[in-house]
Amino acid sequence: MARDDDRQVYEAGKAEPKWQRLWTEKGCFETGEGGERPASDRPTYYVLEMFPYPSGRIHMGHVRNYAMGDVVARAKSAQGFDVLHPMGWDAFGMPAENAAMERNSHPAKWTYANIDAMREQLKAMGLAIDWSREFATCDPEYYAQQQALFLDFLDADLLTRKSATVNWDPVDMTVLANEQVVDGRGWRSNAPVEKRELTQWFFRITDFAEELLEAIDTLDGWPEKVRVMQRNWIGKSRGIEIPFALTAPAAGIGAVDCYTTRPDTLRGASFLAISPEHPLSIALSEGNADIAAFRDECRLAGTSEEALEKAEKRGLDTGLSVVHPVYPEKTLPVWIGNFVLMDYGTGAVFGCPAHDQRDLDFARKYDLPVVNAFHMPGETADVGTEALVPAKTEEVVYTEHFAGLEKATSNAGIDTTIDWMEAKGLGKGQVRYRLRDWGLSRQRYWGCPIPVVHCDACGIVPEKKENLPVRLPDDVTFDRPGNPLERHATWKHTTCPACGKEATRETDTMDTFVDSSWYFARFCSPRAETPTDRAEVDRWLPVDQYIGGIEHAILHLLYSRFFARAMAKTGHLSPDSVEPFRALFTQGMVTHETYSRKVKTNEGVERDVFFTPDEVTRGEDGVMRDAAGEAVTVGPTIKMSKSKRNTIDPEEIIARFGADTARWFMLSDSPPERDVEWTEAGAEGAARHLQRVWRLVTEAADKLGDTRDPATGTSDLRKTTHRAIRAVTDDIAAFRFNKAVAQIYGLTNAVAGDRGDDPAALREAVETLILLMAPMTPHLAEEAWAALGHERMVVETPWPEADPALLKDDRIMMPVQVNGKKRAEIHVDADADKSVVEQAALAEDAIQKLLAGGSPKKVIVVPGRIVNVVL
RNA sequence: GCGGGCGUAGUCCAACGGUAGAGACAGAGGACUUAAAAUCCUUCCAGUGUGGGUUCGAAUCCCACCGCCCGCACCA
Repeated sequence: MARDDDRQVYEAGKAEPKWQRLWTEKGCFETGEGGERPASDRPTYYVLEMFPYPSGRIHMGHVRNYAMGDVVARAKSAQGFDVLHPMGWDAFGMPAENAAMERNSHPAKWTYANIDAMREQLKAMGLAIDWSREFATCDPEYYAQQQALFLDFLDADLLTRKSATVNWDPVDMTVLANEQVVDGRGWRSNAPVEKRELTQWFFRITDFAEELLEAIDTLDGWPEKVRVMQRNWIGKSRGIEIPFALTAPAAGIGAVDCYTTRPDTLRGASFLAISPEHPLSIALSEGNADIAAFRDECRLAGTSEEALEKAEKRGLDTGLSVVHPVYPEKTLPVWIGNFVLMDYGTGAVFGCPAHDQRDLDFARKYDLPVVNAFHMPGETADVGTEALVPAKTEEVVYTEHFAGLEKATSNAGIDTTIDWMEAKGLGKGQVRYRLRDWGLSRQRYWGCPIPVVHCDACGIVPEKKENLPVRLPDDVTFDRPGNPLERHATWKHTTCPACGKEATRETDTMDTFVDSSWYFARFCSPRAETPTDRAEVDRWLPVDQYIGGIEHAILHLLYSRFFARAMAKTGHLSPDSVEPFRALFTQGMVTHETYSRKVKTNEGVERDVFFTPDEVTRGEDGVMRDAAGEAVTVGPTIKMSKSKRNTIDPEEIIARFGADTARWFMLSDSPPERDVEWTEAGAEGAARHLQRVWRLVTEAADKLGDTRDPATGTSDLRKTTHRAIRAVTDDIAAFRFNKAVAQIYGLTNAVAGDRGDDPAALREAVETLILLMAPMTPHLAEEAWAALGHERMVVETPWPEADPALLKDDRIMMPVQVNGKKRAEIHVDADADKSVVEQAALAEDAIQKLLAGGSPKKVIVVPGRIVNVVL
């Protein structure tokens, strides 16, 4: 039997490619740049999602991230902004080299193939992206400009070369990042990692520590969480450096400098602890087998978090002693402590057991004195097994008027002591930061070559700008570990840009974080012959809305903030753009249930075998089973990951339901900053809603015919429509996409329930519904818009405006409470006087009964909200 | 240890200090159907982690505790 409702099924598979093609043909999302198209006089809006690493396929996290950015881009565009919404590829990095090794191929080949595949996947999402600005950071055109920036930074003293300790993998013959060292071994080679001193390039980010810290206060469009993380990372501390003179110089060292933030506890100092890597420890170990052995032990101990947690606080008495700077009659023993870090402070601390738990544990263990520096007011008890560590804002009584102190907060005590000690020449007040300079040298091939030359005669010589880019050679092999640039037959042999003699190129490449520290600026003029075009960056930057994962809360964002400052210093950016991201939104992860079963291996060890969502089905009894019918355990809902096999492939979802469904579901229910759980039922529900909207539209289109009369009157449907406009507009602006979605459901229900007696109002409602949905489900919106008889596309249609007159009611219901409990309802004019409302409330039977003839103590009328009668 | 966040129907989530319910998922019943799917209609379900406090009124503000998540951390 032929079905007559065939047209009521919305076929995303047909509609989506069609509209994507039409958008592209019309260049709907291309943003004018300089000469290509005249810059519009509309206000600009730059929305950017963190660009992806081209791993090969997009994942659901990308879908969520880019769906959010697309909602913002499309809504802002409809609201009259000239929107810049670009996309590119963070394309350098190790996975490409690993893939090249595995396949005996070339990183570029793998990377560009991945980019092609992922571009198609992103295009299938129907994103409003200006693809004409696309670039990959591995494009020579991009890294040439990055090299130019490097040279300008070098010239402006924003870079330095110094020796640093790095993790060295002796098998892969490369430097490893801390994250790549697992339990002291290289994550790939599994070889024990060595510490090596290498001369490396550093960005002088620490010169900006104070500025980067202070400016955090201005980032009011950022999540508080990220601001706190950045503050902590910079880690400003104020303290004092105090030299402790050795009673007898040893190994040519006369004093040990200690840095402390708590000089007010100096009276309680009872020992000095120095790092095993401290110069004094090293010097002493030369002639002392015990010390040498202790140092070796410390070096071998794990540095993982877990190892540190469990590691015992151990020490070794050097036999040396120092003079207490404030009480010269006292001497303190010098210990080597395994808990003292060489790379924080001076690598030496004084131990104050009375007011530091770790020091107390150490003192008890090695039977060192415990001397109090202060006690709580009214108490004099000595410290037992717990150190006395009050909040710095609490008042304490300092012992023996140390530094002239008596009763003061520790904060005040610290200030006073620093001044007092400085005046006496006992130490020097200091501000320190935890932030370290950013080492950017990587002994890798697939990165941006550092454009300098090593010349025997001239030293380090920057490459000339006209010789840029220093290109990566194509003819490299990955059949051996190590850096192919190092062993390439000819690449590194060049001539000195200064003297013209034979010289060698730097074979290190840049950290990939460099690539992502300025790409947002490059998008403003991606083909410029200089890193930026000042007119363009001044027009677009700072980025109005940046969206990405919380995992980049520290490094990427901090580096970008540094880069913007460095680029401003070198004239590539306006000083007004030193904060590159006006607003930041960090979206939550996409999670899914896990499915597993315990399996015994041949060795008899139990381990979990995981199943993908495709491999399991829920039986009628509610039990999950694999293809063979065996039950599997439904595990916790966690971030989608390959190892737990709980991933859903966006491409399959788009093929099955369409991109709009995937987008809609991603934006529904969960607030965008929280994790969202992908469920089959949820996806089906989203698809059902889109079908319902399509059905309503096609039904309405029949009913409405060619009506073009503007809607008039104040019917409930019109009020619902205009309230939805207000709410959705506000919710999108505030990143409450889940609420915007809920509002749209409400409007949909209103349209579905309408009897159609006012065709103009119904048309207004349906058209509004489509326009409000358009940022989230753009294809369905276009298809529906066309079905309603429009010739202009939705992307060319302005955002609907709410009529203020329809946002308020004439008569409203107000609940009446008695002592905070609801007892009655009254209906009054919306603008009724308080006294009128009060009269009406008190006149209610239920209220009269409770009053029982008496009069209320108080009547509180909150206009438009509630009446509370207090008895 | 320090810091940040979150606890509301079976689930995901709403609720300027003002009637705990906008919305979705799931469930139940019904209509349509030979039946099912789809669709439509109706409907059940919590007093807001716990204990105090402030207030006319607290999910919301304050304090303490419990639980979960995240970040940093031998940081001197």
